[in-house]
Amino acid sequence: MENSLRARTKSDVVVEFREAEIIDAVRRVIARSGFRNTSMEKVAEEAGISKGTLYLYFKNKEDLVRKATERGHAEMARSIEKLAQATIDPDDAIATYVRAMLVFCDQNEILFRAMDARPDSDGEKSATSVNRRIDHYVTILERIIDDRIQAGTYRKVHSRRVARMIVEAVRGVVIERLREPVGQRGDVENDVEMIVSVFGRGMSA
Amino acid sequence: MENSLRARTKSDVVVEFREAEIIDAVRRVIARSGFRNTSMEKVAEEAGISKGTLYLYFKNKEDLVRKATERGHAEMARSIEKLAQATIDPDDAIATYVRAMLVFCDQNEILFRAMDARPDSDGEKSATSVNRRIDHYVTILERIIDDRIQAGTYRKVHSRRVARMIVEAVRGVVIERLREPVGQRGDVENDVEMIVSVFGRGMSA
Amino acid sequence: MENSLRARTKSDVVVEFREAEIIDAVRRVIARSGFRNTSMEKVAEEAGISKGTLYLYFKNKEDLVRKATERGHAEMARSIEKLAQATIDPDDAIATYVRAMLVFCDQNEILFRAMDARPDSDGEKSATSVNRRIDHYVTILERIIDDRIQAGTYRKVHSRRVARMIVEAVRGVVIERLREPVGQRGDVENDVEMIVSVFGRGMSA
Amino acid sequence: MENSLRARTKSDVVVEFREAEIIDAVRRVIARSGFRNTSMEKVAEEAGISKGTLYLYFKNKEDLVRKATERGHAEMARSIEKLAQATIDPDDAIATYVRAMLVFCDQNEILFRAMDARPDSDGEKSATSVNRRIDHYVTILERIIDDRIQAGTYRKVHSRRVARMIVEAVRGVVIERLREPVGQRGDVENDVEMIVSVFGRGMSA
DNA sequence: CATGAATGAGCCTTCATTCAT
DNA sequence: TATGAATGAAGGCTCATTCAT
Repeated sequence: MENSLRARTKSDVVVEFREAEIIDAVRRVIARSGFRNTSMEKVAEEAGISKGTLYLYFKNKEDLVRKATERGHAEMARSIEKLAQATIDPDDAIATYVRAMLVFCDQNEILFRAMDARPDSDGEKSATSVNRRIDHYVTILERIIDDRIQAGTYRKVHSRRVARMIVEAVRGVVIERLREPVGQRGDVENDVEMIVSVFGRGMSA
Repeated sequence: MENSLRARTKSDVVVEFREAEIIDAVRRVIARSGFRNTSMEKVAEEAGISKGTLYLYFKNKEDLVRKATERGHAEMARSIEKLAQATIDPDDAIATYVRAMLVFCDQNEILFRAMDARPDSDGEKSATSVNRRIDHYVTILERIIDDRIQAGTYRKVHSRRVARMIVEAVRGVVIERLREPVGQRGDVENDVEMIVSVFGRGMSA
Repeated sequence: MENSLRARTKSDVVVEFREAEIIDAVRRVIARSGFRNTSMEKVAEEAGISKGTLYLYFKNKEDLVRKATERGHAEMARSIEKLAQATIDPDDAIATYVRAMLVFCDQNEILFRAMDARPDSDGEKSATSVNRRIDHYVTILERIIDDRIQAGTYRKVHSRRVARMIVEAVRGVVIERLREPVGQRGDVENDVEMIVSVFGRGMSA
Repeated sequence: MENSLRARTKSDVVVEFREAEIIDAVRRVIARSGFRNTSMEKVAEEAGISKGTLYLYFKNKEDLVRKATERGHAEMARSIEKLAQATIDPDDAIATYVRAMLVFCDQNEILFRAMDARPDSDGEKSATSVNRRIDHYVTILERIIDDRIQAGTYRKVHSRRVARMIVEAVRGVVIERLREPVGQRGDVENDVEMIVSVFGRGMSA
């Protein structure tokens, strides 16, 4: 029984490792070629395995791409949450989130590019999954803003919209940063300070 | 000669008309189905012509899609410029642009959706074309901001980044607006006021 | 309008011709290689067209194969019916059908082989379509036998089973005939006479 | 040496046992899903072993399927031969064979279905193997008929063809029987009697 | 002996593009 | 100019087969 348990665990580890390897490959391919030009062939080549093997770990292409982007968002969420929990001062709440997003994108340029590409909405389905994730950050910020409004720190603004504005503004700053050579990007902290100060003053009572 | 000239001219008109018709069709298809599911077949059907005819007016699919989105941006630019030129007061410059963008997107939902869908960058090429257009607005806003900084109205901020933030923030607001039923979207002016006031205060000296 | 009608008709003729060409090709491939080894590639090659063209005339492989076998049975049915209607004497009814089947198979060896190959029943579905067709002949013979029983010419036998036996016996004779070199097959009429006499005596009152 | 011999023998038994297990599994899968949907995966699962193990006992899929159907025929042959040897009266020879075939198919519905499906002749090879087996029964019946013709019991008929007709007729009756619910199939003996009487009278001098 | 992960050839299908009419 | 039938490259997916463990 212990044997069986250990075997199971070992197998699980291998499976997880393979999945992670493949997902990393997908991200690189998407970041390099875009969704449209991401073929199973390319992914297999990038992962250093054969096409058929992909289907041992993922049901089909949709499944693979969805899991890759979802895992990307999950990683970002975890990273952000981790940073955010270290902060208690509500005055720094927004700064914390902005900083977390910025740092994460800075350090995961490939991942950001992969997530920023829209999975070519076939009408709705796949796009929804990505949007739902982004909405998550919007909602978190929305709540923070609401709190500050009730606390009297912020004036009465349409919190949902401002929250969305912040997320998109951060996205915009990331785009600008990624265009600059790494050496000239300047300290992340400067951009954090700028975003926070603009929105902070913008909403202050 | 005059004859030939007139014929030429007439022919040109017809060509432009056909191109415009096709481009409209492309936009509708993209807005409805996303880039991935936009086939030449669908476009031809939507335009009420045959597949082969598309190739008389556009070199290939990439050319067609690129021109469709570029023309979209051109239209937006023209529309915005038109609105912007009516304004002289520098205090209202940003408000004018924000309002123009918002109004335009509100009234051209299909075009916005088509332009917002990312053309599945095949690495870099096509995406660049879209980004270059967006950059145009960023640059305009950047100059306005620079002017106000020099005028002492705004404090010293990284004008390029804030300009980008504004553009992306507007995009965010449009996304939120388009999610709401048309009747409940609220007056555009409210959103304009909100965006302008947030960024205005945010940058005020 | 006449024009449009004529154009339509002409196009229809072309389409029908192409479909028939392709269906002939499918039959040859099935007869030669069996269902399992009948690929769209082989069919296209046999028909002298490209793979993609097949999909202009048939929805997919299943559609193509189904129509090919169904049309085969329809042809056989038409041919048999034609021969059968020329006969009025009820004493010759069975002989007529047997002769018709035998002659048809003799002259359409490829079609017979194609139809005799079993469509790789995916459990039930596709096989049903073929079996239903064969059942048709069984049912016709069943009625003839019932008539003769009531007329007192035949003794009381399980008409359905005997009808099935006759159809399968004919199939058996066809198989034997097709194994012999064409020159040595002997006159069809001899085989007809033999089958009819065996079953005629076998059922006689 | 004795040791080696004993080991060898024991090993042989195991091998045969495994082969039989696998062949049984193949039959069940074929009967359930048809040839087309019979994959090595399914067979392995049905046999409760791994895919790779199949290749320890059979060279490849073709070999496996061929042996499975051949063994099916061998079983039927053995069963028939057993019944036939109990009969001495030449008048009952045909009845004995017909009864044996019918009883065997009745009791081995799965096997019959597996054998009746055509193994998708890849040109000729595999089909031949099946046909050769069926030919065996035809040949036996052919000899019986020849004997009876020489004995003056039967009139002069084309013995080969009639033998084939009988085999196929039996097949037809089996098909009809298998379509009926088990409870309503009627006694096998009735069908035996019917077939024998039809062909007996049909060939009587 | 047994396993099952890995492979890759081969299949079906789609779709941008061409060209004869 | 306009058409749409034809093409064929390319993509997603399956499955018989192999091989390291």
